[in-house]
Amino acid sequence: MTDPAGPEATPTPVTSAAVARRAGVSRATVSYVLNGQAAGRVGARTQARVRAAAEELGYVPHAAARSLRAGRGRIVLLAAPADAVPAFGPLFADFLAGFQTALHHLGYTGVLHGAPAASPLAAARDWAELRPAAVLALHGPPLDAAAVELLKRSGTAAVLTTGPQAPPGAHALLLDQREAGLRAGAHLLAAGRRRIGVVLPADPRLAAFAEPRLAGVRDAAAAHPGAEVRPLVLARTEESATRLAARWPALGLDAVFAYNDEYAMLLLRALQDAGRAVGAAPGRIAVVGADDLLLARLLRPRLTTVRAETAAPDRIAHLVDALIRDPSAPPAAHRLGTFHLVPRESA
Amino acid sequence: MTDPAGPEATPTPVTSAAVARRAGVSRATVSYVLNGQAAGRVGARTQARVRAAAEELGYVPHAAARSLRAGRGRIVLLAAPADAVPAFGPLFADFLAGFQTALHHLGYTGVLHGAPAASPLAAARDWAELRPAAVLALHGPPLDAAAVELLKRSGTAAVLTTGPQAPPGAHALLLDQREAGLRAGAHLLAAGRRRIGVVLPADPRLAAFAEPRLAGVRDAAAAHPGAEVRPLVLARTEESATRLAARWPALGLDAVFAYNDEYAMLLLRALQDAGRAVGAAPGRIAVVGADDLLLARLLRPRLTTVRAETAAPDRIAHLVDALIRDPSAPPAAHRLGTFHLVPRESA
DNA sequence: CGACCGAAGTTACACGTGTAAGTCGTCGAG
DNA sequence: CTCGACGACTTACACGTGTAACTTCGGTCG
Repeated sequence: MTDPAGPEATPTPVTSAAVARRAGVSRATVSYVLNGQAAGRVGARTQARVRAAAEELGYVPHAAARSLRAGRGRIVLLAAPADAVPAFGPLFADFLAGFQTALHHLGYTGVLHGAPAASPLAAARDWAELRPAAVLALHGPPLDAAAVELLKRSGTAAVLTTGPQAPPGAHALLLDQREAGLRAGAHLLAAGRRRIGVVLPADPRLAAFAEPRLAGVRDAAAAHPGAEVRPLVLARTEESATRLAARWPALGLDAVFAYNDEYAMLLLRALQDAGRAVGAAPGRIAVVGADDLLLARLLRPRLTTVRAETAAPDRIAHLVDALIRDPSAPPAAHRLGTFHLVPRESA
Repeated sequence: MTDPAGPEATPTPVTSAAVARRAGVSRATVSYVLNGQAAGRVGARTQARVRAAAEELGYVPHAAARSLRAGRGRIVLLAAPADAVPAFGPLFADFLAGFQTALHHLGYTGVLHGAPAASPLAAARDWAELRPAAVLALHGPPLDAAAVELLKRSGTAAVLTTGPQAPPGAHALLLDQREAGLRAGAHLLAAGRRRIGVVLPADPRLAAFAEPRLAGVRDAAAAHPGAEVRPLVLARTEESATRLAARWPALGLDAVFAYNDEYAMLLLRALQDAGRAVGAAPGRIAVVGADDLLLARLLRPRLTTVRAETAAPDRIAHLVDALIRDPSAPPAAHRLGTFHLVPRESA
């Protein structure tokens, strides 16, 4: 477009050498100028000439060459195995957008990789090919020690993991799911409920999130003599919800905490279809969901839910940056956020 | 872990040279063996030795070095600007998972990049740094000719774009949104409806999807004398839906096609709250959604919706592969899938 | 017996970048 | 006038790969 040699005449790649030729300087000078290391090395006029040449040619540095030279690149890899897809949602999308933006401002390229792998080690191998500065393993099968070691040996400065337990050498990003259960349980118990069902998704890939939530409800119940907690398994289908609702009389529960607003909605609807009343009033079944999705406000009764107040994505990005700059920092657990209850009509 | 020199004693990176030393061969031999070019060049015993050495050392090729040498890498970049996040959803997550898996089997690394950019050209520059084999621009502001040219000059073999119009030089991945409107409109008209509202999201970033859907309804209506189509703007909030429902009597519509199941749900709920009956029966307001989300089945009445039958992600992956192998293929539009109607209770 | 050939490897270069170390005037101080 | 210091660059090397071109060597054929 701004190419003076004509539109089709230049299949030659635009390298820093091309910029150097055009500006009439050496390649090293170009590198110094374009990386801001020119103070006291290159004169102002020359700098301007280099910048102009780069602009005119549409020069883009070759990230591969750069990371080859530097040993590691400026890529931050967000690894979320395709297996863990159910975890995607509006919350995750928002997080992703904010995080990548923040990384971009810090000079990194945040990138999401979702291909599934046969084993943690195989996954680590795939990731290591890109020689990322940091790897943030979001969900899926936890990394093991061997995987972390492989990443570190291939130059990854920081390995972070979500979930309660991080393998040796990796940092943990902690969003204590127990707290979600704790908040929901406390709310229900304060309202006088004593026989609480906890809906767990049938999908085993979500167990890592669901189990601690159940444990949290149990913790809350421990303080109340006579309180009882009952796990209930539910698949993400209408049929499964209908079956569970049919069993309801035998269960004798007066409250439920569902894994998710979606699961809450499934069960709530099935209970209503089976002729049982849902709501906060005594005698009705109290239902609490989680994640505060849009649909929670559209249900009738409106869904009481537990919501994560996540740390701003920027803060996580800065944390990652700090860990990259100081790779020797001892692995630690970093708290990601807290849960609180959003009371509405259903409990 | 399998490192004989001890756990902490090897900060030295594992390169193909290390593998070569260990196997007692030259580096070139390692390269030939590990890339499957060894037929007729390297003996079986030597191949086995090389493979064993690579395994023991945990060798991972350096993608940067590889793409430096090859001119371009094996990365396929899925560009979905953070601005376009509302487009994320279960559908997109499923697509992403399948697509990345398929690419993985073809030897590519599919990667999602979501950082926003000031301009198409700036975005292209960010992407070009990674020297991807192909770029698949999913949503957001359309690429312009300059951006495509920059990518191609930096070695990108194929540039694909969703949406109706692709800039010169780029291939178009076409999911004709008009068809969604066409199907919904035809269904409503066949049921005798003549005054059809079309809900458009207030978010301007979704206009690229919404406008063609509206056009589709108009096309359907053109065949029916007396049919009228009325665009309605709705934000993704309860308040907005309530306001729209309040205006309903003045509008005098007997049917609605909503941009999305979520928007349909918002409006449906607001209409019900305002005391208006929704359903397929004459006299009720007919509502058709889109995308067939889980919530469509959980609403009462159950939501009639339009669903995209997308081409399998594998097929798209293979298309991308073909375009990378033959970069000279003239830009064309590739049809991605078709829409069909899922009749339920609301229309 | 010499020429030729194929198998089995090896040598050597290129890819684009960052940066330490070197060069070459010029200017100021002694 | 000499010498060192300094500004403004350039030279040269390293990073880890892939692959074309070359070597070496045992065997075959004319």
